Amino acid sequence: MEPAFYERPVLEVARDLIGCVVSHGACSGVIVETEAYHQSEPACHAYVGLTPRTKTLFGPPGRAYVYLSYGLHTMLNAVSEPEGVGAAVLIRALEPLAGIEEMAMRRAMSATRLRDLCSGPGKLTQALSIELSDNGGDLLHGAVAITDRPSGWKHPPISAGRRIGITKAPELPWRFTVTGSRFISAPVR
DNA sequence: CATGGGATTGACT
DNA sequence: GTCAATCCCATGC
Repeated sequence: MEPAFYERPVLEVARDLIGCVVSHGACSGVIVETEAYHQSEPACHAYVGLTPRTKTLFGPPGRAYVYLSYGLHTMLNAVSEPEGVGAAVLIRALEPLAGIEEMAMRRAMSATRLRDLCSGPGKLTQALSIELSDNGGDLLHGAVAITDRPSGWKHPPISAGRRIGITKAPELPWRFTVTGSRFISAPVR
């Protein structure tokens, strides 16, 4: 992964992040679901312009944009497009790869199914222990990192569909999933 | 300074 | 299927 990877149209980055690996400490997983957000559409936090909250979004690409949702869950995004453009890719689901016991303990469900560990944006940040303090971190060299696809994940088939859980601009097909993956948060429709 | 809305999840009817 | 938990932050007075 190189810095230029993120300095591209957010839809391309969202599609290309499928199959890449998110890691934090000993825990990691393969990205199987993403969503793109861009300042030009109202579902994106950057739509309101540059504020304290959106500062990271408008900053240099390749950084983590982490925010709190519903007062409970943190969401992990990869800032994309050139600096000055507010855009990011929401990481929505992982297929667990390593540190599975640790992730299961954090999820307080060690006896439950593997597919429930990281099958949602709030679930995977809990499993990987990603917090608000990780906001702004470098995804290429930081503690929370995204690296290239492992062998065997070279060309996963990808489906596109509508984004989940938003009320604004719901019609845009900006959600990407590994076709047929059992580790995604919800079926594509 | 007060208010209200979420890019969600898990528990419950 | 419904619904509460919980808090940051954008907005408006």
